Amino acid sequence: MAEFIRDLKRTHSCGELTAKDVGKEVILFGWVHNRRDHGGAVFIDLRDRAGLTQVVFEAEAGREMHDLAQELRYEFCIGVRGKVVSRGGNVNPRLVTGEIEVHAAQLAIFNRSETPPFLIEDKIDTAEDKRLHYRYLDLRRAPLQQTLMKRSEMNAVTRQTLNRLGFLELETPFLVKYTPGGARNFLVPARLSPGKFYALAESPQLFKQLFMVAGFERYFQIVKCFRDEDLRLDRQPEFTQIDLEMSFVTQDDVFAAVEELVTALWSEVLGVEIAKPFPRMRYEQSMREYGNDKPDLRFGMQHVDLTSLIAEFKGAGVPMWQSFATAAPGQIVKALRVPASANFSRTETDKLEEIAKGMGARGLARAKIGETGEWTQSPLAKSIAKEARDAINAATGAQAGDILLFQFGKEAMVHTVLANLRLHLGKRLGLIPEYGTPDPKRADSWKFLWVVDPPLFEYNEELKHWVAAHHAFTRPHDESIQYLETDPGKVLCYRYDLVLNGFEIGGGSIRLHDPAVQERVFAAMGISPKEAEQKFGFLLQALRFGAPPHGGIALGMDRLAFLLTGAESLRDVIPFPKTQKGTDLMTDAPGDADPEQLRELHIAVTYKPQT
RNA sequence: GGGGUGUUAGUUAAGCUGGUUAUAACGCCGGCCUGUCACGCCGGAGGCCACGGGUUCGAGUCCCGUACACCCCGCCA
Repeated sequence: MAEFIRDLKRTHSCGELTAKDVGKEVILFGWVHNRRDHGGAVFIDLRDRAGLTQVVFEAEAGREMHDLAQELRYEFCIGVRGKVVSRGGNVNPRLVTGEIEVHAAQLAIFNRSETPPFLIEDKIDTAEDKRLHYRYLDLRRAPLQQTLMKRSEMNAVTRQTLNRLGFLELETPFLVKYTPGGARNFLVPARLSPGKFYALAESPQLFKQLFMVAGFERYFQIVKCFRDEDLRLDRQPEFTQIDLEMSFVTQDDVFAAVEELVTALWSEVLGVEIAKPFPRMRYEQSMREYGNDKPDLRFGMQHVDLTSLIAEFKGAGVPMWQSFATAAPGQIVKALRVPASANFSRTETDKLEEIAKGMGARGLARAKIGETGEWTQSPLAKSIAKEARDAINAATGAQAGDILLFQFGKEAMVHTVLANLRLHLGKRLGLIPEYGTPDPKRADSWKFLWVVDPPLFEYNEELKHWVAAHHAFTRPHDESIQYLETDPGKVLCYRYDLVLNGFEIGGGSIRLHDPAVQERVFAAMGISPKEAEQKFGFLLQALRFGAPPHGGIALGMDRLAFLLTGAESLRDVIPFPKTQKGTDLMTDAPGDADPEQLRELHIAVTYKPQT
């Protein structure tokens, strides 16, 4: 008899047979998704990556085959030869292939399966650590398969689009020299240079600039990056970027290229046409109204800055606000208005305070607005001056029944607390979903935004000097350069972040290619020319050999896929992700090193696990 | 480094103020069944209640600690 695979090749997938195929002899390979054994007839849903097809094994089609069919269980890997038959009145409308079924004439069990630890169903109801332990089974689920197939498509569209725009796909090394600053690097011992280490590249940043110096003009790469930092819902220790760099461009040119790419992804993978150009917002406005540089513009509830108002009223009579009677740098007062329609109970407001405290707040002062604008249920009510209260009501637009939430103190803390409270309230009030996009086919479900013109430096309290907010090679605005020596905090630059629905999906800059300005930038950070040479020598040297003006961006491919597919977690768009502690539950990485390996590397482990 | 939530059959969960033999559904095993597609029916097996201490006559339940997973702050910028 003809043997499957050797003689009998697969003719169709399990997702494509319809009424027009009735009468055909077909050969299908796949996994037993479900079985319904009626004694005389065994029904099997056969699954492959394309879908499900019902296969029927009837007693009269052959005793031997029917007996074998009764042995089938979940996840057996099988081959079937049979005839496509119309289901007549028994159509299953929930299956693409529901009009037909395959009446089997020949069955082979390629491999039996142990009872799987969880069922391979679309609906995920298994704890994530168990899914990760048996990731190869989890990846059999249709939603994950579809997500990864979309990701594959995204890769293809990225390559097509960027090729069309004249970008060259060039590779850069993973094993690189450690450069200080930025993310913590993973270290790799260099056996051939005893006692020395490579770093795993946290990004191809320096190398892509060298491609520009070399004259490639337009570079891109879909590339893994490695950062040894703590994980979050949207952060993995190894992740993928669409990295690109362009010569002879302004910021607007970079935006145009990226918008071309992103709209192509949404159009071709999702079938949604996103309007170009994307809106832009200045960094200053983003911080003021949303408390971070990645505002979710799907809903309002902006922060209201009351710092100058409180200073104007000399603290407004409120004891807690006396330190704000005069505006002090780095200290702010802000409010968030919860509309009356939220109908928040006391308990719920208390819960908000707990959330705030969890993020470093000392408390969460609040005020419920009464019919005549008076404040109730508020620790501020007794002491607040009436004029100040009315001014705050006016500034926040507070109406009767609304609740005002106040946060004051260090700017960074106030921003963190209120930015997260705003998102929490947005979800709680149903203005945005917990995750994903309820209506992904609608263009206005997608709020793309460029956040532009941020400061070049930020002041580091610990180091007591200015440090680069992005990296030291970002080009300042020409009109800002005059402040490099006198007021570094005022220097804005050509750095930009692309934000989608509250997630940063990309960031980049126009690079600084003028050695004279570069020197002044280093000086502002207290870095001497000699020191700069030590840290960034090869790049600085390269820039002195006729470097073209250039700039670029890196887009987070995992986050793009995460948002585009509406996944619940970044882990759902990565085939083999790590846990929050950076471990792999399937392979049990990281593991111990063999003493012999360590000897070869001249490494001694001094860590002693606590007992 | 810090805060929060969780951990009970293979899986998902229930188990109240501590009280006899820890429940259910799905899955698993055996039997019956030719039109099911969440197939159905009959029967059965399956548990160190995460781990270690403590309180108590008695702990799945209360307390402390540890581990692991997830979410957040710091970190990543």
